[in-house]
Amino acid sequence: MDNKKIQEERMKRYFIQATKKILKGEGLKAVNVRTIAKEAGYSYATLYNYFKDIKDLVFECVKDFQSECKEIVDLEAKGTQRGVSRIKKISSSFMKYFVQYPGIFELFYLEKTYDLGHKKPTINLIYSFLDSLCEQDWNYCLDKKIFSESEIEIKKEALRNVTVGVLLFYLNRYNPPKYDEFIKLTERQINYVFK
Amino acid sequence: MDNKKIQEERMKRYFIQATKKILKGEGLKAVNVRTIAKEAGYSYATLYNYFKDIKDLVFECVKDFQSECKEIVDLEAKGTQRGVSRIKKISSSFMKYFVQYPGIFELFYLEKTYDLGHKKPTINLIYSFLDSLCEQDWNYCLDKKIFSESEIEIKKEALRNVTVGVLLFYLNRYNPPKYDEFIKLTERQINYVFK
DNA sequence: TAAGTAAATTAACAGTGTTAATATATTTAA
DNA sequence: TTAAATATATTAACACTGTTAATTTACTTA
Repeated sequence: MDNKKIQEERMKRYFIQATKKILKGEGLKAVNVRTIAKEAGYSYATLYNYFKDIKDLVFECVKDFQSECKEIVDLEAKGTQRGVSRIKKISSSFMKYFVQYPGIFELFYLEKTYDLGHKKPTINLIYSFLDSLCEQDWNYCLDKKIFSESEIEIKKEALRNVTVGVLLFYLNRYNPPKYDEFIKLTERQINYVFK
Repeated sequence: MDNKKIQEERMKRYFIQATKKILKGEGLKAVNVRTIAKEAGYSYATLYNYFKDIKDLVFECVKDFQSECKEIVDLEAKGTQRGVSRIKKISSSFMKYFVQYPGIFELFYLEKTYDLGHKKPTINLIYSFLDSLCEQDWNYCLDKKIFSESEIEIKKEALRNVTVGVLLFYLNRYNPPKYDEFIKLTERQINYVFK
């Protein structure tokens, strides 16, 4: 029964597509089994034939959003010279993606995950996402001996924390209150990681 | 009618005390109008005579927790020499407070705040909390010309972001997975802000 | 084509936040 | 001091959410 598998995957995709649409549009607060099912064109109970619970479904969107974000970031960073400059460019582009879609930021970093066991891979994907976006350039820095391995480790960590930290305050705590201040802060803080 | 005011404040305090207890114990997920009211010894509807909604009540706890946190941090940092060393000490102590009470971290940084207008002061209190804990020492650094004003500004920002960033990953995304790794990461990242 | 299986839907329940209707205290004025 | 007026608290009820159970519909296959 390979058809069964194909059909099941298709159904899952309908629900995932619906969830993604709502998440990007009205945000996480608008995501619930009934709105998703309606958007997907099914009854809300049908959803439970394909997903353990709604968190499960919602976290299944992560990979897609990461792909989308990566595409945008790669496009935006294209042309920037390899190494530190491009890491900076990627980082600020990465942040702008979440400013454009605050619901996706919530999903990646704020949404609770009782039942860790099953979602551990997704959680790790989220944790290392920025690193993976910059991978090439970190390797470049290592090859060219711009930074040592341990320096890179520290800078990766710092970048991870600073990007998400700034976003958290901006998107969830309205600080700084204006977008252009947010941009300045972002530039300043990303630069500070490298000096 | 000054009695009215006193009595009203007293009632508010009962509910706030109850909320704090639950928040520190079972965490934010266990906080709801019915558990709070039960703990306070009133019916859940009574709560609405004193608070606009449950978010309002929950955010009223912030000040108390900040006081408590400050006490603990001050005690722990006492004896550490003024300036950078003490800023580091305060920062890691600040972080440990939230590790001890993850529910309070959620309240401070993760909890959503529709109706910004009314809660703006609390939100700002949260934003500048670490700065205020370190205020003396930042001033010391400025007086002794250890850092310039603009350097201090950048370092304050960096510290704010790195502390909350590390906590977010540790408490909400289980990374690093072990406490001792978290501690090492914390030390490393706080130090990195100052070099 | 009818029986058996799979899938989807409707109904129902439990846990939230919130408001309305009702009951109980308390205060005030005759 | 007591009856009316006011303030406060409680119970009932509703809306919204996640989830499961019962039922119906669709599909497969003998």
